[in-house]
Parts: sequence; C-alpha cells; structure tokens
Amino acid sequence: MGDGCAYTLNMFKQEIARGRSSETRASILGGAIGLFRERGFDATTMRDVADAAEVAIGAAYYYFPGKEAIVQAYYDDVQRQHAVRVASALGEGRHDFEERLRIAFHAKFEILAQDRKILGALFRYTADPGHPLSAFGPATRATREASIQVFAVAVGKEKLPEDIAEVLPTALWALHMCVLLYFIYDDSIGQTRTHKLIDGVIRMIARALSLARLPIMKPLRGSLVSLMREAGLYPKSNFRSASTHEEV
Amino acid sequence: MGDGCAYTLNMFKQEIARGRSSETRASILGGAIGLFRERGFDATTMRDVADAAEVAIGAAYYYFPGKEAIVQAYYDDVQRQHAVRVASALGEGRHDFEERLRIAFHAKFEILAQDRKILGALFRYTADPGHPLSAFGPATRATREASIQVFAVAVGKEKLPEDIAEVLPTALWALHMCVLLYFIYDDSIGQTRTHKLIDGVIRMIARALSLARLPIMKPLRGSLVSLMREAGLYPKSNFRSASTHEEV
DNA sequence: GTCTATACTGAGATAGAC
DNA sequence: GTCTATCTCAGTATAGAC
Repeated sequence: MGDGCAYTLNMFKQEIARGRSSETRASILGGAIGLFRERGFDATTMRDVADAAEVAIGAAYYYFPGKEAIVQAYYDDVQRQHAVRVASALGEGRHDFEERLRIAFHAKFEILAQDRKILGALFRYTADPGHPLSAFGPATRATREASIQVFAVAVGKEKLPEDIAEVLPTALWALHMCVLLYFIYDDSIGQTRTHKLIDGVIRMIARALSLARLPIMKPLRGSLVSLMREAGLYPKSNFRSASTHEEV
Repeated sequence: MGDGCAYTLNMFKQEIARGRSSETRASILGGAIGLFRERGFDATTMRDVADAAEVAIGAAYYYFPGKEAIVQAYYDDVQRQHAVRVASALGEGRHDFEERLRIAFHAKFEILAQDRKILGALFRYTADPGHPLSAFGPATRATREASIQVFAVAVGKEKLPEDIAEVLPTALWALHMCVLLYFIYDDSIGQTRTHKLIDGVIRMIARALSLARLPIMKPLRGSLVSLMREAGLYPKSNFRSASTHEEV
C-alpha cells in the first residue's frame, strides 16, 4: 500500500504544482471562452485559441486534448458555480418549495446568460452515446450527478409522496435539460421568455404535485415511477452500457 | 405569365429528366446510408461515399452539398415511410385511441431499427438554431410539420377536451423526439426497452387524458395549454426567429 | 446538364526538439 | 512545459470530357 500511496501523493502534488505555476491553463481556457462567445465555437480554431493566450498551438494541446475538452472544462465550471450559487441563495432566509425550485432553475440560466452559442457545441454529442461529451453518456456521469444533486438540494426535505421524492431530482434535471434547449433557441432580450417559462412550469409542477397526493392519482403516480425505473432512467442517471464510439 | 409558365414547366421537365436518367443520386444516397450503417457517419468520408457509388467525388458533391445533406435526405425518406406506414396500418380495421398512438410510435422506431448510429449525426445540430439540420430550426420546418401531422392523424377525431386536442399532436411529436433519444442509447436487443417504454408511456398518457376530463383538473389543463402557447411552442411548431448561423 | 480528375485550402491533431 | 514543424484529411475549386 506504501507505493500506491506515494504514487497518488505524487500525482496530487503535481496537480497542485501544475495548478499553481501555470496560469497558462486558465489563460487558455478563459481566452477560448471569450473567443467562443464572440465568434462561436466552430468559427474559432485552435490556432486562434493559442494566439489569444499567447502560446503556441502545442501548448494549447498540452493542456486540453482538443477543442471539445475546453468547452467541457467550461461546463464543469458552470456546474460548480451553479452548486455554489444555489447553496448560498437557499442559505439566506426561508423559502417555500416553489421558490427553491425557482432559485435552482433561474440560477442556472443566469450563469449561462451570455453563452447560448457555446451550448450548441456542448449539446452536439447528446445523441452520440460513446462520445466523451454526450450529455447522457457515461463519460459525463460525474457532472450529471453533481447537477442532479443541486436539484436534490433544492427539493430538500419537502414532504412528498415517497416514490415521487425519489425520482424528482432526476426528473427536474431532465426538465432543466429541456429548458436548456429552449433557452438556446430563445432570442428574446435577456431570454425573458425562458425565465417566464420556468416560472410557469414550476408553478405547474407544484400544482401537479399537490394533486398527486389525491387518492385517485395513486395508480398514475405509481406507473410513472415504475416506468422510469423499468426504463432505466432511474436510479442509474445514465443509460445502459455505452457502445464503443465510432470516431477517432 | 406565358414566360413564367414555360419556365417552370421546363424546370419541371428537367426535374423529371434528372430523376429518370440518373439513378446516380439514388445510388449515392443508398450507398452512403449503407456505409453510415456499417461504419457510422463520422467514419465515412465523402470519398468513401463516392467510391461506393462508383462515381468521382465531384459527382457526390454535385448531388449533395455535403455529408449532412445526405443524412437529411435519408431522414426525409424515413419521414415519408412513416406517414405511409401509419396511414395504411390505421386503414386496416378499427383501433382505439391507445392502439392508434402505439401504431404511430412503434412504426417510427421499426423504420429506424438499423439506424441508431446514423441518428446521432442527425441530432448533432439540434442545439444550433441556425443550422440547416437543427431539428427545431426553421430549415427543417416542413419535415417537422409533416411529422406532427402523422401524430395528428393517429389522434384522429378522438373526443378530447378541445384545448388538449389542439396541442396534443405537437406534444406527441415532442415526446417522440425524447423517445428517439432514448432509442439511440438503447442497446437492448431489438431495442425492446424502447418499445416497452413506448407502451408504458402511451398507457399513461391515455390514463392521464381520462383524468384530465375531471373538473379538478381543469385549471391544471388550462395552465398547461396556455403555457405552451406563451412559450411559443404552439401553434408555431418552431421557435422564434433563428439567429444567423455562425458556421461556414 | 452530368461527371471525372486533380490540385488546393484550412483546421485539428501530433512528434520531437529544446 | 513549451515551441516549431509537420501530418492527415475533409471539403472545395476548377478545368475540361461527354
């Protein structure tokens, strides 16, 4: 066990060193995001990225395996911001169920406000199970689960039928993915339509959940939950084994 | 008006001639789909496509502006097959509401049975509003509306609350897009999981629609429908103006 | 109008020197 | 860790045969 530990410790030290010494990585990442915002993902070349960070192209590839890895790193960051922001917003004062959900949803889209164009690139491999960027694939599982966790926190200890409570965070995450798609297409100023949609949808969810407590609803509720389970949508937040990816 | 007519007639004749003389186009399309099935979309180059059809690369580009245009042509064909198949299946015998929906859904996925890998390429630009292949964008509007129409036919003259009846075909189409995504990730043999999911979901929709008739449900129903309208999801089956596309 | 042959451009990615 | 030089290859452009 000694060797194993030493090894990981070393790796850890390297991580730190790398993080500390080189703002290069941060500079590449930041510059790239700026370019993606200005010109879009596809119109930005790795050469542009390298130029913006004032490094050679090789350096850019040293830190990121490719252009997509940059956008992935960006999204991981968004994810972290989301978690922090929601946690702090929920911390100040008391909020009822609906408010908590609204906070979780709006926060995400405020963070992404300037980046609708970039998201197109992130969504690109959603239907490519084996691709490292596929939003539902195994490669992004950690990010996805962290994201679901944020919604779980927002739901909190709300008194709900148990079966519903169990699947709700995952369902909210899925809903938020749909809203994300809407958001990308939403060219209203400040994406006000998206934010209105969120309010409307959340109000409806709250109402539907109240109704779900009624006895007539029990069978419907049950079949919904068992459907999600059978389909493998829950509890694995990720689909079955991924076939190997076709691409290079 | 004479000239105008003569001109269009000419164009029409050319269309015919082109269609008749050159099975080249069909050969390119067919060969390409075969390759896409075997190796996947990305792993197939336009050179491969040209080789398979035994034409020069220029010829392939003569008929299709690019690889994506081929996959688009393929999907248009799938769409046509779906319409035909559903119409004929509904024609033979009487079917209740649930059966009709099942027919519409299963038919689509039977047609696509071999092509899960290809669909990844089609979905790729779903989040790219300006892209010609974006599933929700203006460029694919005709295809999308034809597809919604198939679900409208399946719904038929079913007795439903009017507001629901109005949005149902669009909602079913959206649902079918979600199932499509599930299908792409579904590596169970024969995609039985997808077909089971369809049965489960449709049963649930039928139940939910029965419940929707109850008076307590009226407000929820109303807000659902008005939400869809306000969000612009209906009646335009397509989102607001598309921003110009960033790519070349 | 339909197609071939071929050469060019530009972008992602890599190898190996320092 | 970083740079320079280079590779690969999709897509394009073009000139011309039929």
